[in-house]
Amino acid sequence: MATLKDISAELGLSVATVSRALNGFPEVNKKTRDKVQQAADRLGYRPNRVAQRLVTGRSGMVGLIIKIKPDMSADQTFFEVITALTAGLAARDTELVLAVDQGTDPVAPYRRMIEKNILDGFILNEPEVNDARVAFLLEQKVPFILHGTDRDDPPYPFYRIDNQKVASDSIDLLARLGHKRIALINARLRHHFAHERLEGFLKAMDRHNLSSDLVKTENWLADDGYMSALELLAHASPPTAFVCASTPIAYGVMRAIRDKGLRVPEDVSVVAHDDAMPVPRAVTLDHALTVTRSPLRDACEPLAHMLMDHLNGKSVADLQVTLTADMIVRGSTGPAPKGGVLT
Amino acid sequence: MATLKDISAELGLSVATVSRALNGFPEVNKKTRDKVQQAADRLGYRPNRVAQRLVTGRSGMVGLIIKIKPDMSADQTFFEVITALTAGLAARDTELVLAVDQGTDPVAPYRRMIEKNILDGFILNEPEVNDARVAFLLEQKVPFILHGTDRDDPPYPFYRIDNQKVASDSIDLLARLGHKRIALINARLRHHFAHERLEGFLKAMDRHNLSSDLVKTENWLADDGYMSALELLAHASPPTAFVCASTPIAYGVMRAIRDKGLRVPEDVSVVAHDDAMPVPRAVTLDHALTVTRSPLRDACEPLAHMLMDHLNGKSVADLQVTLTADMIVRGSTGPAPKGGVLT
DNA sequence: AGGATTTTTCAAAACGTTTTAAATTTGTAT
DNA sequence: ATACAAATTTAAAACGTTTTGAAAAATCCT
Repeated sequence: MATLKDISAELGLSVATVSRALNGFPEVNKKTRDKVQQAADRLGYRPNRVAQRLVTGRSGMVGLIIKIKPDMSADQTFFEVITALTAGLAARDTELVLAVDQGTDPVAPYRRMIEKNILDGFILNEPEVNDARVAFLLEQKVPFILHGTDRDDPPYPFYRIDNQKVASDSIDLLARLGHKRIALINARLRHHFAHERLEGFLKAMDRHNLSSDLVKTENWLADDGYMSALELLAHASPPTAFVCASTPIAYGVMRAIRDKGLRVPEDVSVVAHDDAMPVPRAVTLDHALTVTRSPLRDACEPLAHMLMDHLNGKSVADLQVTLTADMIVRGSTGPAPKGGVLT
Repeated sequence: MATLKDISAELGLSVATVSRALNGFPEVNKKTRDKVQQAADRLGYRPNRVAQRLVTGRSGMVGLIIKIKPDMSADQTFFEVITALTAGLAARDTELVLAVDQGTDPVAPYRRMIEKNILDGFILNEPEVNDARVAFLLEQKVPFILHGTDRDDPPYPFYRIDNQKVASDSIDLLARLGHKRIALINARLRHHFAHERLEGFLKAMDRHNLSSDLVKTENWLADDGYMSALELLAHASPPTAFVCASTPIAYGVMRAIRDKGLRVPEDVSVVAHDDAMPVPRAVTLDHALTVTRSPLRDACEPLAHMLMDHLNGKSVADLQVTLTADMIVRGSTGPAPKGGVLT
């Protein structure tokens, strides 16, 4: 493998000049630069990343530690995330190193990687409230970027959506359609975003002078939505609309509604937040579901770039991005039923 | 971050001695070694991997390029594979760098990674016959290890199972049970292992003086097995036993058998090869299925170690491992029916 | 032409480690 | 003590880059 020295020997130039020529420094003569570039091409020169990294103090690798579910099942969106992430990082000449978190201590794999002393930073996702990993990385002063947040005024770089607005937009839409009894099936409160959604929900309901008594906290999947919806529909004054934390929950809710002999959207409206948008579901049922939408994969390239900017010393304040989710109105929402569902 | 120089300054020793002490060289005095170790602990010394790698010429990273299916769906066993692979590599102080192959040219992502000049080698899986990636890596003289093989006498390190034996063991079992009409539902012949299975099947059938006219080549999933089985069962002299390339195929086959009003194993026996053994399936249906078994994940740690051995110069001949799959007889196989299925 | 700039190139240091070859210390046998 | 071998330690080179500070070359101005 050709090195800078080879090129410099070939051309009778110093290594320093060759290095500068190839790295586009302005103070090198056009003629020289061309000669160097040509020689580099001819000799098939590829910079030795390891040497570069030794002198720059960077490893050129960032870590992603994936949490594996007990059943070892693959997350629907995992490949999408990986694809976008590696693409974004590659553009910044950085590799993604994967590690697996199987244990009970969420911090352990981070500690292991840090001790190996080989990563420039981490990408974290799915933060819990006051996330232990976040606390650890802050304490260790290891750079990272978070998809989402784990507290209200985070002192670290993040990329997230405005979850209060996700909730309040949904409420606003439903209220405009005349709904009075609106239920929230929220995610588990260990997720920080669930707190934000709840807050947005409560504020918006208040603003519309509606009662926020139909709130449930549930797991992520269809069965969870199904069970919750059944309970809520059994209420003396049942909801005419559901705001759901996830699309699977929404499908469960719709099944429950159907099972109760009711129709969507004539009798009951359903809104969900959709952060996944996996291909198969999109073509089958999604067309029917009104959602606030912010695909996970869209977050990945910005995440990669922001982490790199962070490593390059960009100030944290400039690396705190909050996006607004799109509101996509489809067939699962309609005007509130005239006399209430059960009349 | 403390360096060797810091320790050497602290103790008034040379950097070389400190390095040797920490790396367990025999020629360093016990007393010195202890002092050094102690100082290293006290200062929280961690070797700078990048510097190590510069001098050893290794990057300490190997690549795994994952092929993503058009629907972005996650492979059932992906996480198992990743988990075992990272564990095996970590034991050899090596990281797994992930890249994604989305394009049409299977070689492109490998070329990209090689040009980046950052990986010590690759782990390849799911080889096709005369795999283009294999040819490319051989030509580029980039070290790799293959899970499986792509040709008959491979000049590279591999870890595989004896696929001829997988087929012939299945036939032997069924022949012992008195089956005469045995069908093979093989995988697509672009997979090299499918050729090996076919060869094993033909030889074994020959050995038992049975006719090999019931052979189909199919995709991997339940529906494929279902369709093939229906066709085969419509034969004038239908099979009393099926040998299936995968467990999903086997489930499709069993469904077809049931739909024809036949029972497993009284009327028809089913054997499959199981390389996945995902948790959920194991508890539901697997107990019933007789299989030749060689879980994918069991291959991962050996793969990691063999690649590292390869990088360390171990001869290729010592890195060509062929295992025998286990034969696990369960409820889906039984004696051949007395007078044939249709009498 | 000669001094003052400006542009371009260079030698050397630095990054943190491993390893080679040589030097020093220690031990042993005369 | 002396010579010789063995055990231990050392200085220095090497890995391939970037970067600093200085030198050389080219250009400009009178």
